[in-house]
Amino acid sequence: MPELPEVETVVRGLRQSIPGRTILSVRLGKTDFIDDPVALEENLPGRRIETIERFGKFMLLRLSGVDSAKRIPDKGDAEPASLLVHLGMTGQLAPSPSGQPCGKHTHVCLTLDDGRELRYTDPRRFGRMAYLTETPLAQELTAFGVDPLEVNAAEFATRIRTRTARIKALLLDQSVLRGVGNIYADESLWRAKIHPARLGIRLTEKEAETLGKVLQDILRKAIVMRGSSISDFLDADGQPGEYQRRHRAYGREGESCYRCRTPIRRIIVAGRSSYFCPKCQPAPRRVKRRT
DNA sequence: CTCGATCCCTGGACGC
DNA sequence: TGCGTCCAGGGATCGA
Repeated sequence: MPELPEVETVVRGLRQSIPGRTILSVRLGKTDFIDDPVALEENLPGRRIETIERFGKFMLLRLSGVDSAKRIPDKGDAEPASLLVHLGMTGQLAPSPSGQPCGKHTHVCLTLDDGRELRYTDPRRFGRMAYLTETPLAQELTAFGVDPLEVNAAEFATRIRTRTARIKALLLDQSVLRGVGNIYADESLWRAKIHPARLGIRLTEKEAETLGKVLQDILRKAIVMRGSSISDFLDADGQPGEYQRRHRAYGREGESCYRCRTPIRRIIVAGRSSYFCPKCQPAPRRVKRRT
């Protein structure tokens, strides 16, 4: 559920007080969502969190090398590294005063040099965490497409209109665009009046341009409103977002379209629930015939 | 290349 | 009250 605006909200919150802090120790609970748990335990202590960035739906905590006085010879810990964090469906990353008891689903606790702990909590453990040095990180990031807030209209249109997959699948495909998930895909398709099952290659230039524009507009507004809290999203301060109040399609099955009053429908496209207005977003002709 | 199916996981909704 | 069942969903993976 945390998509680009929610992750951006968390990142902005963490930036208030986390950069500059040094990690003193690591405690782990369940580790099945961590690439290499031992690498976290061995490599995080002694490193300072320099900056926090968002990359698509990922958070990137940039870490310093270990101080020269505390380095272990031949360990290579002088090199900078990063902690990659994906919140999955239900992940939260937030600082808390140490001494507070950990919840049942808190699986990573990083004690900081100011007495707080940076905690990762994730009931469903659909998230991901990985300690990565520069080269593997760079490698990892090449698999992703452009940031929808940075891409220009022409490139967006090209990426969409050269593909035969359905537009909904393309919006969700992180190798095409990084950061868009189910909510903002449906919201932008509703705004652009495009049916989720349309093929990318069948979109007109005008439609692709509109879609790119409304997607950016929606993402920007959602960031201002601190994201959508539809189930349990909370930012780094434990506050819910407000953008769910602005949803025009997502989660509104049976409710009337804000433009034309037709009941919103839900179908499965690309294996995901897709909410749309059957009147404003007319179905494509002659896609997917079965004989 | 694109598709659907399956799995991961747990809480919440719902039916009885 | 309590149990069983189903579903949500991002992403990886596999076979068609």
